[in-house]
Amino acid sequence: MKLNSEQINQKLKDAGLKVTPQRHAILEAVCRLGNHPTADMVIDYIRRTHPGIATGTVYKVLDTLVDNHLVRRVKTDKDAMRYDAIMESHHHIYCAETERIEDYFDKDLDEMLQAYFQKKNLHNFKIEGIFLQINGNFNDNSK
Amino acid sequence: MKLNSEQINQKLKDAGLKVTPQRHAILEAVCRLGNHPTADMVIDYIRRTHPGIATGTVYKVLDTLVDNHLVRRVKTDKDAMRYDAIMESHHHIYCAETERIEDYFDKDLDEMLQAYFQKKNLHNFKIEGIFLQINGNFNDNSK
DNA sequence: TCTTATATAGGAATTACTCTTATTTAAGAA
DNA sequence: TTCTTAAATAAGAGTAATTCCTATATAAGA
Repeated sequence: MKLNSEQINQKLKDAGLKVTPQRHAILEAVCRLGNHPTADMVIDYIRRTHPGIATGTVYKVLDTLVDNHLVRRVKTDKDAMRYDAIMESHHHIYCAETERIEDYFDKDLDEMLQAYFQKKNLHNFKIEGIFLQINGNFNDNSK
Repeated sequence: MKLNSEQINQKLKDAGLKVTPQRHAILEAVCRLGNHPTADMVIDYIRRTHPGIATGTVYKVLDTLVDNHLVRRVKTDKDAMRYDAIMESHHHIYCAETERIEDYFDKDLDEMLQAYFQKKNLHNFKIEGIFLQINGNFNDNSK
């Protein structure tokens, strides 16, 4: 997730979005913060460099980014929505107790699932993406 | 999900919970309503037969039911949490546009996943459950 | 540079959910 | 059956997250 300023602008352009300082800052924040930040964490981060940014703008821009597939929503059992700038296919490992979420990448798994559902052929449904939610507990307390 | 009154009471008892009219009504509501209701939908449903029930009680009871594995939380991309009384292992087919959620049962899939992760053996993490969120679009408008 | 569709600021409004405390109740014990 | 008490509920105020509204500002194509 090391994107320079130019790359961020390019991503916005590629998605057909006007490039504004706010959008740039928000997309950058989600990338930089990593670890699936909440909207609140994004706001805090951004206010340091863009003190005037409005709360509503951040939510609106996050929605726009999600709609244009630049960011994903990650839901947890708790109240606040979290965001993820990694669009490459991946899954999430959840620890309910600590609210910790780790990314899980596994190409073999993705291929296996794709093959499985191709064969299965769900009638009446066009699959756009399959995401595993792996629940459990971390054995360590690292991170 | 055709549970009679007695079966609902038994479920509560089996979980080691006191049987109260409110708990009975709420567990019944989640079963009856099906289709992954929100807390709000549960409240509406229950108020018909139990006009005096407090909002806080419904949320609290739902939490209790989740803690005791009588009900599951279903995560969506939208704000409100949804609930599911089916505890048998299953996955969810989700259409973001319409917020429609269908249950998906597939024993073969479950076995395949279990075998896969047994072999993979994630270090530092004890898996308690794996749930697929299958995103996409329904081709029909039925239901 | 000009134009205009689009985006943002600012903050009030709404929603979904939580918390607190006094009261009530389920269910085991006597 | 009645008593006892830990646990559950009502009521509604409180809170946090998110959305909504509209006047103003701006990006980027003409």
